[in-house]
Parts: sequence; structure tokens; C-alpha cells
Amino acid sequence: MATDTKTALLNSAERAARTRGFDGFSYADLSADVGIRKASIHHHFPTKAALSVALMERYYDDLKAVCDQIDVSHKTGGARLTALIDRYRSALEGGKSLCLCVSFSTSRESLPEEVIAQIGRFREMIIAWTETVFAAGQTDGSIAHVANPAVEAAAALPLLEGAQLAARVEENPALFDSAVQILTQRL
Amino acid sequence: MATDTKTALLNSAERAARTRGFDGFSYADLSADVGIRKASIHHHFPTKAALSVALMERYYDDLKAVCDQIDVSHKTGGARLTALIDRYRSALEGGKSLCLCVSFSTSRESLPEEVIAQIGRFREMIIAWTETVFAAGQTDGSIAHVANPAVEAAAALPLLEGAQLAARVEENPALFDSAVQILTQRL
DNA sequence: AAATGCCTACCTAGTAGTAGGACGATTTCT
DNA sequence: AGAAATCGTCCTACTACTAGGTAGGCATTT
Repeated sequence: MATDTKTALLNSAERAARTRGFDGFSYADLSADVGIRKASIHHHFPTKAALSVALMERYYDDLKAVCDQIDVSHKTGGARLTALIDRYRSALEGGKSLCLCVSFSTSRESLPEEVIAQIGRFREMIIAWTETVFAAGQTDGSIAHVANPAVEAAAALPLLEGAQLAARVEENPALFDSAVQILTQRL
Repeated sequence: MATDTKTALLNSAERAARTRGFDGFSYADLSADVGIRKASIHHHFPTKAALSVALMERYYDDLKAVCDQIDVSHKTGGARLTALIDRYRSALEGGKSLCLCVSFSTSRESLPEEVIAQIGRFREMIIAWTETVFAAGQTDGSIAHVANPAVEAAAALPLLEGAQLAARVEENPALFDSAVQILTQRL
């Protein structure tokens, strides 16, 4: 089916972008991975810029769904924060991968303006959600020492991202754990 | 003089790497910037990998000197932490640049193993120094709520780096400020 | 004489993207 | 219903360009 190929391309591209960066994979790589000729990829995604937009769009929707799901399955602010941290931790995949947002942030140069805007919206969405998490944790007492949920949220995302970057550069997930200990020790 | 050309190349390469990433500049770019032919660059740095090693080596020494200087010119832990934050903030250059360590961390794929090791040493050095800063702030009371200097230090560097990344992707230094507010509000 | 620093000219490999055709499925027209 | 045209998907073959790197020569300095 048509949709399958397109999804397979997105899956392959996302994995490649997260492990090797947006400039770290080519249409030739996707071609080999998905099993369709290089030129045929252009049928689904005319340019690499268009591919990047599609990737970021899907990623935004995915993460929004993740946050919604966490709200449903975890009741306290502390449990929700833990779930978010776990999500970023598992995205590391043993120190070989990043979340797409971090990966794209590092490839700014090669991305169209539209993706930059998408990244901005993505970050706002995550930070806004995180603020509700800290506010809940403040209210229900599941996160210690919350003075200002907005300040906490504005720091939490960059911390998670910086921790991912540090852990991947040395392929050592323990660096992620030690970086986010400042959060986990309060739970 | 010979040294001048070499230094000019390093300067140009560092600026390029910090603004456009290690994969974002070529020997052709350096050639145009420094005013010597592309092939001549290979005389000074046989491979781009060799250039990356030289860049990171110089950067390590630079930052070590910066930390030493901060220790001399700033007496309290709080003042030293502020100085470090300011350093990372000014490295942003209006949201167009990163510190070399972050930039290189994002280009892991393209860098030789030696540079990865250098990055590890660099991060250890900064974190160790930052721990002394938090310990001092704890003792002299200039940083509030320091429970564990080691945990604080392990988080501070990733936070600064993540904050830089976020600020650059949208070319908005205010994002850096809002991310590090969790630190500055304690000073 | 030797080394340094730089040059012109070139190579190989890889990049995104294009042109144009094959082929099967679906839709449309008679 | 059957023929014809259209569309979606994929193909081979190619273009234009950029990348890092090499070979070999020519001055100037030591």
C-alpha cells in the first residue's frame, strides 16, 4: 500500500535523524533501508525539507498524545514528572539516540523555517504541559520545594535535552541519570 | 607568519563550527574567510578530523583559563556561578552561536574518537569546577538551597547547554534566560 | 640544501534533485 | 459491460554540485 511506504520512510528517517542527525542520513540511506529506489522517495517527499516538516509534524502529535496519556495514567505531579523523565531517558536508547526535537535543534542550518517554527511550538507545548505537572506536584505535595511552576518548567525541558546530549556524546546513559538527579531526588 | 595563518584558521573554524556546526562549514568556507587556497589549509591541518582535535584542544585550555580567572576575580560561590552563566550567555551571541562543546556534541558522527574523548574530559573539568563553586556557595551562603554540590554541578552544565541549544534554535536569548532562571533566582 | 607555506589542477565519492518511462489499478466515457 | 484515459507508484538514468583530500610545483626563508 501507498501509506505503508510513506510511513516506512518516516520511520526510517526518524530513526536515522535521531541517531545520526538530520544531515547524517541521505536519501540513499533511506532507499537502502526501506527497499525502494532513491528517486522514488522524491515521489513521497519532493524535498528533504518537506520530509523534515512531515517528521516534525508527526513528532509533535506523538508527544502531545504521550502527554495526554500520562495525564490519564498518572495522577500525581510527581508521577507525571517521572513519566516524562522516563520518556526522555528511554529515547536515549542506550546513548545512541536523541529525541527528534533535540536532534533537529542541532541541525538548525539545514532545516526550513517552517520546521524551526514547529520546534518552537513543540517546545511551548511541552513546557506548558510541564508547568501543569509542577503545579500539580506543588499542590499534591508529590514534588518537593516547588516555588514557581513556570520557572521549574522552563528549566526542566532544557535540562532533559542537555542531559540527553551529554549522555549521547559519550554513549553513556548514566550521564543522563546524574544530570536529572536534581529532579529525581525531589520525588 | 606561519602561526598567524594557523591561528586565523582556528579562529575562522571555531566561529563557523559554533554558528553552523562542524558539518556546516567546509575547507572552501575557511579558504574564502581566511584568504588562502583550499588546498593550503591541508598544509596546516591535514584532515578535518585533525582540525577538530586542534579546535577542541584550544577550547579546553581556554575554558580552563576562564575558570581559573573566575576563581581569581570572583570570591563567592554565587558570584562565580553568575560569571559562568554569563560566559555561556555571551557565547550565544544573540542566539546565533553555541559554545564549542555543545556544537561538537551535536556533531558526534563526524568527529574522530579523540575529540569524543576530549569532550568527555572537558565536561568532567567543568563539572568538577562547578562542584567547587556550589560547595563554596553552600559554605558562604551566596547560593540558596544547596543540598548536594555534586548533584547541582552534574545538572548545571547540561542545563546551560540545553538552554543554549533552545535559545539558538529560535535565535532568542530570552529562552536562555528563562531556562537558567532556576539558578539565577537562588543568587 | 632543506624546509616552510602556498599555489594550480585534479580526483573520488557522495549529495539532493530531475526527466521520462513502465506498469497496474481505478475511474470515466461510450 | 467494455474500452479508454487517468492516476499512483516505482523504476532507470542522469544532472549539477559540493565535500574532503591529493599530486606536484614554485617561491621565500633558514
